[in-house]
Amino acid sequence: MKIATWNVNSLKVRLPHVLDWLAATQADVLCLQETKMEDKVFPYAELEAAGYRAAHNGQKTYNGVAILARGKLADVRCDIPDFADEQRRVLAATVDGRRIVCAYMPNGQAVGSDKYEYKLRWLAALAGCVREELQRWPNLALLGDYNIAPEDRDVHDPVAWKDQILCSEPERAAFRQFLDLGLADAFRLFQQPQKIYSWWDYRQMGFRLNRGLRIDHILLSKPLAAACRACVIDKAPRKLERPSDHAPVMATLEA
DNA sequence: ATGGCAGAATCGTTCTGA
Repeated sequence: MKIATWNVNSLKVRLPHVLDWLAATQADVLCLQETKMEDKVFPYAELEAAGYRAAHNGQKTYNGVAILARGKLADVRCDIPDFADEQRRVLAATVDGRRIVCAYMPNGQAVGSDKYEYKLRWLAALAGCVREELQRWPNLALLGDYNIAPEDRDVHDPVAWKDQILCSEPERAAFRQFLDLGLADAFRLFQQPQKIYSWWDYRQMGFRLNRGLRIDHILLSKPLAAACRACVIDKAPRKLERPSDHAPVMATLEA
């Protein structure tokens, strides 16, 4: 089973890339972030024609998350329970007995800002939610745009980014609280080349110069980590015309 | 100190992203 995550930065614009990528990779599950659309315009028919069922938790203009799957989606849940939030950032579903949690974590804008405080509160609330989900579904994957580069090796220029948004120590501590729940970063289960990132700024030739950050992640509970055979970031869609600024991340699970 | 690029809505210009 291949499970993946991709911040598409508008599904309306990126649907052709998504359909091409699904056809090329034959992914079984794809979590999307930043669909930026309401549920009523979500392209269910186009995805179904490609062989994928879908659940969507959307809103206009900002945020919006979806789970696409070749199998049935059961126990679909939106948002974080008991956390008041206008922003549609979380969607969970069970596919073939595996709990898939799709999250678009807040950006935070700048360290110390109101949005930064929201980000940290939001991350703590999600961790509580994931802890509860794990009790019911030990086979769990938390996939998404974390908006956190966990370590300096996930940053093209750690000196310039030191203590900046996406790299600050409180954000990294928030990332580690997911690891403390028993989850493992699928990418780091394997030897990886240096300077592998999942996001590059559109500006100043960020992609061509590989000035990127690894902020999109797949975290796996212990049984799924034991079943994980590979985890890769696919840069190919980032080279297309009108790309998302993020690349998809995909993990291969046995059976 | 600010903008660079991209997408969306309010179709100018502004907000947001990371």
